[in-house]
Amino acid sequence: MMACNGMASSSSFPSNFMFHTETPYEEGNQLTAPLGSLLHTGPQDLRGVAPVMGKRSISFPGIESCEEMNADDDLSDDGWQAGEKKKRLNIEQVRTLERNFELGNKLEPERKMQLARALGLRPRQVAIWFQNRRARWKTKQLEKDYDVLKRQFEAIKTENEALQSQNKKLRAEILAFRGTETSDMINLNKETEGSCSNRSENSSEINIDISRTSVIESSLPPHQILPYFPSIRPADINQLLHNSCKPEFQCAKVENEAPEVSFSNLLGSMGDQSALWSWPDHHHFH
DNA sequence: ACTGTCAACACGTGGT
DNA sequence: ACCACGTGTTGACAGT
Repeated sequence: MMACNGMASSSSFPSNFMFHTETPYEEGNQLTAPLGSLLHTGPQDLRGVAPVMGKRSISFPGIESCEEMNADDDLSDDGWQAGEKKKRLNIEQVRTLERNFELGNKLEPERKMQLARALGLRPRQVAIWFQNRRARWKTKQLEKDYDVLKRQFEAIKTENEALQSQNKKLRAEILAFRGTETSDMINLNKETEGSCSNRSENSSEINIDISRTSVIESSLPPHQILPYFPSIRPADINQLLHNSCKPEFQCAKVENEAPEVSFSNLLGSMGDQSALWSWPDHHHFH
């Protein structure tokens, strides 16, 4: 069979051969041109001759372009045969393939054969093009996903910094509050000993919890806390305050967390990344 | 000369 | 075993 682009070619090829495609948009395609003109098309297609690849090279001087005797004639998937040069697909072939790729990135055998016939390519060439195209798409997708994740990371980082700053302020308030109301705190501790201290062996921890509660109640109404905890409802805040003296309740120690959310952690939290790039069946993507 | 892109390949893998 | 696919690589080619 005669493959396009100098793939397999015959030494006894009719020079006045005309290739006809089957798809309507092949109108004006170089493929419809006589062989003579095929040999002198633009740089997009049928470019110059280059050394044949590897062991399969057998030179056939004079025939280096796309030649299609009969689409049904020979569309074997054999590798390069005679006088074949590695050539780029012409612009119309690529356009057609692109359109088909948009319809579906998976190439069913029937479609492969149709495309091969229509474009004067070997089915293997069509398959390889789709394979490479999927790889290119995935690379682009990876770049896009990376950008998205990077932006998310920056946003979370900024949020984290704001939280730390807020936390610092709160701690300062706690210290100030303790300084002015030490005696009140002592009394308060005595009053609350019965309810809380018997549940914990660490009385100082309870102290902190109580004072935190006080500060939150006195200086940060729930609607001011909420922006930093968008998923927390006012009712949740009340619940938190109510539970804060329980020993099992641990206040979030934001200041002890890693100062920056690791990007790899962010990635890890997204679970199996491969699922993101897998092809949905009969997909249509963009 | 160097570099980027692309067609084609080799190889490993999973599904049947 | 066969096939299709993903991945990495190679060589040709074009643009700079």
